[in-house]
Amino acid sequence: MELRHLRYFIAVASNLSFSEASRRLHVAQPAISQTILDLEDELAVKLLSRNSRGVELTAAGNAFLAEAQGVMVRADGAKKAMPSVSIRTRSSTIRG
Amino acid sequence: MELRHLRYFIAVASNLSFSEASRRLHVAQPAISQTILDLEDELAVKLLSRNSRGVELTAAGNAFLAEAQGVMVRADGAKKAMPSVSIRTRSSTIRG
DNA sequence: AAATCTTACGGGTGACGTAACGATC
DNA sequence: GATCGTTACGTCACCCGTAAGATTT
Repeated sequence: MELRHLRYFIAVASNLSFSEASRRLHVAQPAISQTILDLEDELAVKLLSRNSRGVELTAAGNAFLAEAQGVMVRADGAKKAMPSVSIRTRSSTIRG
Repeated sequence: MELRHLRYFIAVASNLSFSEASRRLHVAQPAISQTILDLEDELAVKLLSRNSRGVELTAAGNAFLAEAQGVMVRADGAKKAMPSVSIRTRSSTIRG
């Protein structure tokens, strides 16, 4: 499991749609689909139920979504915690 | 940034040694080294100072270690939170 | 010379995009 | 027929291992 799996899953789960997630992530649908399948395979749990009317979260999927979001928040926090390169101007400090 | 980067960094930081991390992870040293360099590059921060007498954590590296460990704990928690295949016996439920 | 990290390089796996398929409306 | 997800497949990137280099003790 890598953060990529969580990113893709969160995008799909948040939009309840593979195609919408594909657009948001700028990644082709089959890649998203495959990644989610791989994730479900690794966890040995069905996270989504693919109905005719789009996608629904299973109970496990709902639980995992919360967990995954927690992981991503912390991962983002880890990056943010790093002192990025500071560009000092005459009057201010711009972080970038 | 992927969990792989954090796993490798944590291993190096915990042992203050690339070679020891290599042994623990069963991954060749150059792969570890490259991954850490990539991570430092992405974060735009030096995490380790490679001295003659092994490796030391920079201030940023020390901070990032704590953050990275937090991420890994949550990532593990996410997996653990999933109902793995349950084997029901007469008196108990064994998760495997 | 031994130990350690980095740089160089080649190969195999896998992540991705395109295309084709199946299903539902 | 349009939309959505999956399967099939070829390609390119990248992760890793081996080898060589640089530095320190």
